[in-house]
Formats: sequence, C-alpha cells, structure tokens
Amino acid sequence: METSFFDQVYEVVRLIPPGRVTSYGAIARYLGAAQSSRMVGWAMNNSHSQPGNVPAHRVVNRNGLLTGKHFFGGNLVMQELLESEGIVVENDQVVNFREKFWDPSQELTIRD
DNA sequence: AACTTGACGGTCA
DNA sequence: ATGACCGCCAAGT
Repeated sequence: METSFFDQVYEVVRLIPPGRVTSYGAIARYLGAAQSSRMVGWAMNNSHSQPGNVPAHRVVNRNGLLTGKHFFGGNLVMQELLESEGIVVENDQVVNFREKFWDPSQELTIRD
C-alpha cells in the first residue's frame, strides 16, 4: 500500500468518535503536515470516492465552523448529522467546540 | 504543459 | 482585533 496522505486522512477521520469533532489542521498535524491542512479538506472531497463511510461531517475548521456543509448536498445536512450525535450547532458553528474537539494527536497518543 | 483553485491554518502588518 | 499573504500538494481547466 502506498499509504498516501489522503488515505491516512480517511483513516483518522473514521476514528473520530460520534459526538466529537476535529479540525483539518489537527488531522494534518497528526500526519505531520500541519501546513497541509488544505489537503485534508481536499481529501474529504475525494472521500465520497472512498469505500466505507467517512464521517467528514465531524471535521470542521479550526473555528468550529461547518465550512464543508456546502459539500454535503445541503446546507443543513451536516448540521443535522452533528446534532444527531449530540453536537450543538448554531449559526453553522459548533457550540462548545473546545469541549467537542477531538485531537488525534492527543487522543490517539503518539507515544513511542 | 501551465496556471488557478481549493472543506485550512499560521504568521505578519 | 482585522486583513492580507504564504505554504502545502493535488486536481481541474
């Protein structure tokens, strides 16, 4: 396997537990490409082409803003999905984002 | 083949 | 605090 940057992104996204959200930058940083946060979003764009389900709705930008809601086929689809998991979304922004924030580098623990 | 855009983020002014 | 620019890599045009 090539273990492309994209593939790793999908893998991490799938590890995001329900009721939690993370940011593109957090994933990118976990993969060692903090400056490539845009690539994470781009990977999400291809996520629809990936097997299995990639909960991209749990990925928001560092503001907790549902920047990708537009890509879910609707404006409220992403919000509905998040609220369905217990996440409160208001004005396209995750309430208590800091509490709901799930950092792979922190939760997955990188210890060697 | 080259240029522009893109679901971001951090730094600089 | 707000605004603008740069970086990163891939895909679309």
